Amino acid sequence: MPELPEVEYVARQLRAALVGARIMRVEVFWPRTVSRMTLEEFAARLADRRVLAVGRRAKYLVLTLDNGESLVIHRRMSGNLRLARADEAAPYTRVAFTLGNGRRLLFTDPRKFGRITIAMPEELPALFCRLGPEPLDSDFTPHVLAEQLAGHRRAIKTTLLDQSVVAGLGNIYADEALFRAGIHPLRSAASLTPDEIAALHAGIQGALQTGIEHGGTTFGRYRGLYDEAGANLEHIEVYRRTGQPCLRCGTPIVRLRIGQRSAHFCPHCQPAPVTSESSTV
DNA sequence: CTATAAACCTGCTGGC
DNA sequence: TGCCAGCAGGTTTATA
Repeated sequence: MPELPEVEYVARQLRAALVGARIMRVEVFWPRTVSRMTLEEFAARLADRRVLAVGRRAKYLVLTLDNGESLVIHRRMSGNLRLARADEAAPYTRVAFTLGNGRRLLFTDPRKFGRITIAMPEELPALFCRLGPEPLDSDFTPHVLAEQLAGHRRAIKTTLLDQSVVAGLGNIYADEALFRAGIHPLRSAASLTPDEIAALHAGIQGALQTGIEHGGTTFGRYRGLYDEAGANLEHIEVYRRTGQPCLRCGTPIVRLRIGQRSAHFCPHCQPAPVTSESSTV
């Protein structure tokens, strides 16, 4: 569920609530959630550690510990982090971190796809080596986006979901960014003009920033650190709005299956690719 | 490279 | 009410 805005928002909440806190005890209720090490090693490396900082890379959460190691969390499809009282329980809890301040940090994850690991500082580059640029960094310019898209003949929708092209976009924000840019999801990535790439760049940053500002998008299970729903659904323009009128022109939103995922777009505001595109060099 | 399918998992919704 | 198909915000791996 979570994409960049949902991860960034919770990272900010965690930073405010968790920096300085000590991890007293770790319980794992679904072993496969912990990756790359045994449960014994996982618990031992976390015991008595303090959280020094909270960061984010793409859709990964990175908690820096006082011994230099990092607790790295990827929520995948249904993972949530929830700060609860020490005596509080939550459904689908897979890992629980008991903190020294009388609270517990719960990792809940109905579908069990989420993964948590611990990495030494020198391991982080390898862990993130397949990730493309951060779309909200100041050095992510339209020129960088153009370079990342160059050579890809795939549909732009599929290309935007490729984390090595741009890191952090998922199905919601890829659709929203393409709508903002007025680009049809089936357009070939390499066919976009410089003007279209500039519009897409603005669409990506705008959609992500709006998402963060409103605490993320809650369709079903995504919740913030205090179990609150994100308010960004009110600002979603096309995602899962199939059949509803386009907010700009009134044309019904269309849903297409592209590369095993659904894509939503306005057929009027995002004109279909012309056939000559495929023969363009 | 690109494209597709399958894995990993559970829960919800809609149709009959 | 019950059952079944299809769908879900993600990523990795195997196969053409």
